[in-house]
Amino acid sequence: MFLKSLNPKQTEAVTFGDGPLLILAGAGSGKTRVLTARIAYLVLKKGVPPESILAVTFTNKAAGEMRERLVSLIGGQAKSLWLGTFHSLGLRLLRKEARAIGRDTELTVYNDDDQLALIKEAMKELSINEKTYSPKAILARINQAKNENISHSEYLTYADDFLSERVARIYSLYQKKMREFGCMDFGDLICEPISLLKNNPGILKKYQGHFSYILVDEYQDTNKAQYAFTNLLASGTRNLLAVGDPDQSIYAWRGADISNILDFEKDYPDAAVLRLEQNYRSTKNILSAANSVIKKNKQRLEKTLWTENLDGAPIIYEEAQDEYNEAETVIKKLRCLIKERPLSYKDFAVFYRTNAQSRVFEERLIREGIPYTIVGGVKFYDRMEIRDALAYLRFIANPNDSLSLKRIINTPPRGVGAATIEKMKAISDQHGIPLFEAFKDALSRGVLQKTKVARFIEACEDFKKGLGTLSLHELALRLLEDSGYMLMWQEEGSEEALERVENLFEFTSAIKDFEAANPEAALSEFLDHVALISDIDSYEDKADRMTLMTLHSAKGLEFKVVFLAGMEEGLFPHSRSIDDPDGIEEERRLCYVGMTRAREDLFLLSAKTRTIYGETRAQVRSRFIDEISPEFLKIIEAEDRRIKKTYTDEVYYTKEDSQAVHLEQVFHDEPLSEVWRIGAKVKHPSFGIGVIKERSGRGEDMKVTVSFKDIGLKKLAIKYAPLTPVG
DNA sequence: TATGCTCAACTTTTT
DNA sequence: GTTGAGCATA
Repeated sequence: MFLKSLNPKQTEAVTFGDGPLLILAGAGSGKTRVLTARIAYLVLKKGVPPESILAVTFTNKAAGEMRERLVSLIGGQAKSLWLGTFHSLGLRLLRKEARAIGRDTELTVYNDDDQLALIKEAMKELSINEKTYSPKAILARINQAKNENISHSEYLTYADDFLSERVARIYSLYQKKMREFGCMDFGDLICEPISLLKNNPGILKKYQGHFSYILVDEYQDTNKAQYAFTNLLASGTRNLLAVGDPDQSIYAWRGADISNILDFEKDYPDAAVLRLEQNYRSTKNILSAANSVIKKNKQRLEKTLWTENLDGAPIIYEEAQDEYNEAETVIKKLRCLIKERPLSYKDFAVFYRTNAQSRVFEERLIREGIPYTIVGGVKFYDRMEIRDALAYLRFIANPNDSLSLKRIINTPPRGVGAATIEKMKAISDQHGIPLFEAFKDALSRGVLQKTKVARFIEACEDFKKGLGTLSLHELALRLLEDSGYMLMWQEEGSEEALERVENLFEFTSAIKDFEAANPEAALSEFLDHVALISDIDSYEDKADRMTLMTLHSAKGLEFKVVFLAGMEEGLFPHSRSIDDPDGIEEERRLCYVGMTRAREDLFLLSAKTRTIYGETRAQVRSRFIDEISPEFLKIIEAEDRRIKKTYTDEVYYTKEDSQAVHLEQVFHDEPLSEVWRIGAKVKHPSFGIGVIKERSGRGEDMKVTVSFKDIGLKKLAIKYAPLTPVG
């Protein structure tokens, strides 16, 4: 069953016996299928209990998909696999063993914003000027250290210059605070389990014996700490399976160490190495073009991907006048292709190097009424109101989390300014008690005459008691209402504030969804979930929408038609890597990743001029364009386009093209005001068909009041509401 | 202490 | 072209 339809190499990988195994799996070679089948094979054929298999994926989404596929292969026992990202598995281990090492199980995961806030606090206490040392740079140093599993005390011993010494001191204080607050950052989720295992031989032995098979996906993107974590656990049975592709290593900037995969045979001299080189995804043209680019890299393991797929259409590079023109070109191509072939919106994706590039695309897609989703960018959970709401919940879940308390104590205003907070912090430091204890203490002693704060603290205590009885979303809603937080925005009444209120309701319904999926979950589990999910994790490919995302997010995905936008020197390759040969090689791998996502058609686009923070600059096309072997590439220069533009039903590609596409009607842009005019018929997936009655705002901010048949009047933002024009 | 305004820095990519 | 931090003012 699961061995069927595997090629000989894949079968070899799946049925491999014991011992270390490295699988070098090229793009589209079916490595996820192999991993899944391998786990099913171990459970069904080898009788390995699922709970003693540890499988690490790169994203939670990948883990979820793998688990889903495994449920269909091995049934409900798939639920007891240890399957997840390094971070989620680290957290699981910590929660399980926290008591054993005398740490609270009440722990909160901090993201980089929280980290930054804490670093600023630490710097203030150490009287280190934020102007001379940028907190962001310090944060980067600390994260870098954690990527290499270097503790704050080790950092201090290595510190041999002024800056490093400063960093070491901040790092120490930062770590001390994290511990006090019962908080962990992403790095800690790897480093803390490592030190837990190292300092507790009993626990280490238990887990080494427990995990009889360890599988790590995307091994090329693991960092030194993750490597240490993996090796620590694998050193018992040595049944370590690492799957990866050095050509797809794109996270060096995050501490990923390509030598982890390149040196695998050195670490495990008896390791077997298998290569999966048959690609099942892309056309010959796409694959050859991608190969011709990646060949330019000096540091790589030689590997040749091949395919039995058809030649397909040539790759098309087209130069646009500017970024608006670039977006329009994408839309025109999409319209043409959808007309000519059985494709729908979800078959299309636009990839770009930087999130900022998404704005222009979004604007044009809204105008054209093309449904789309953007992965990443301005994140829901990064909005101020959501972060505030989360701080409220975090404080209830973990009263030691003084950073969250600090965030909410005076939001809405309760008469507690910076001065009062400083006073309370002094008390908490002096007595070694959490910030909120200091508040309670001061209130009871009558030192602090703030009735609003007193009421707030009392209410929090009540809510804490209500934890077990109320459902999570009810708790959240009541917390936000009773604290006055919701009211604060409602009273402000501006359009922006009302949008925040909407978001808060959306937040509570997100909690409701989470509860429906995890009926037994506690508040802390919801908070973990929020902290660990990434943008790509929440990406749903079921809706028929075009996808926009960064090249980094695109890893592991595939689309029939791919557009790579912004193929320009300084943008891609990015100016920050352009002077560094290693940096260029990583950009080139990123280009390779992007190209190999495409199954049937690949379009590369650049703009002659582009406006980057207000400044319009002339752009030069990316070196990667010129690295593609010309026989696979068709170039359309900007001038050609302008000439063609006068003949509106001209055949767009030259005659010898197998997939000549007609471009009738595609050059006339329907202005936004025409599409969303008053009286226009529109469709909404849940409200149905309606007619636009009123309109306000312009461009992105346009809002329309639509009269729906059954529901009545609804005011909707064009930017957010999934409205499509009808007729 | 609260609020509103100005100006700067920002943009690489994310678990 | 945006967003938040910091400053000035009431």
